[in-house]
Amino acid sequence: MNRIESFRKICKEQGIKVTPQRTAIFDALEDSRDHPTAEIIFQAIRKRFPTISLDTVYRTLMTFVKIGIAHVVETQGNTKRFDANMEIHHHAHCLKCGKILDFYSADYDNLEVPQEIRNQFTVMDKKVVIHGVCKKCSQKQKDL
Amino acid sequence: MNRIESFRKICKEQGIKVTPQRTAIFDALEDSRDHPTAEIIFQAIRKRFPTISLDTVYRTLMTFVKIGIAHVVETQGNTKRFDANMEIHHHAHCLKCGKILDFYSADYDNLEVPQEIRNQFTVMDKKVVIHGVCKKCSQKQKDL
DNA sequence: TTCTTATATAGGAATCATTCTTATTTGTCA
DNA sequence: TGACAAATAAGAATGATTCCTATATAAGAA
Repeated sequence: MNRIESFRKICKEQGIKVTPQRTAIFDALEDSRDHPTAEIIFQAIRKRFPTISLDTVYRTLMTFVKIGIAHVVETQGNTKRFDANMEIHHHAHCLKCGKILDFYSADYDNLEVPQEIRNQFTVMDKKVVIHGVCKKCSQKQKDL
Repeated sequence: MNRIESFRKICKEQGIKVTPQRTAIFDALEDSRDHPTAEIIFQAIRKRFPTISLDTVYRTLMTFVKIGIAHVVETQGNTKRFDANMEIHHHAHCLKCGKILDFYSADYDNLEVPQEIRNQFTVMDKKVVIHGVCKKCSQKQKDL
């Protein structure tokens, strides 16, 4: 079963319609592994769907989050970024350029959630975020 | 040395002026342990500074981040939230109401950053984020 | 296949968060 | 106390996101 077929299947299961726009947005999101904004997805899709609206892109991405095939990435910024990587993974953020790197770590995956939190929260997800400055950006700083 | 005195000291060290607005914003941020937005700080301060502008609050909070006495909290939302808790700590987020709970864990603090990341990033900070639904919100859901 | 209807979309307006511009004010230091 | 760089207020501008509404369409029924 290929990507599009499995997308159709999920939509059916979740009771939402399989529209060409949704299919294109899903496809664009899966293609980009760099946590794109709605605007970036919008621009990418516009080539094939000249009349698509930015609102549709936002609405659709949020629908994907709701049905569990995408995540909103946590950031310090004021622009939502989306992630189609649904495997358990962690993030390293560059504080200068905003690049977000996915990485995997069994140690991090296996962390116990403290009892104190389990008492107060129904835990859905747990993730380590590392902040720093990427190589490219520290190089730039040196060049000044 | 009390809170205000130590604030004056930090400002002097960092070469920024000690203004009544900055002092009030610092004070309001320290008082609120619930990761307030600029708007919330603005409203809190307005009572005593009727002419303060929202821009000043934003600018000042970002200045505090720059000089290392506040953090911008990572969220999925599109509103910046600020944190005056500079101790190493971790966050649990309620996905329904947006509440953010600070918690402490030596195990989490001591996590090793994978070599793969250390090769590519100058690591500044590392934090565990837990997503879930808080007690109050799961109770609400049951009540429906 | 065609019809029906609930759902989804486009387009533009509206809203919310944040930043910029500029004239004025004010800490700070000589 | 005066000078000046830095900071502030006010409102305009920008950017991101959501809302409104008329139209279009996917999907199940006939």
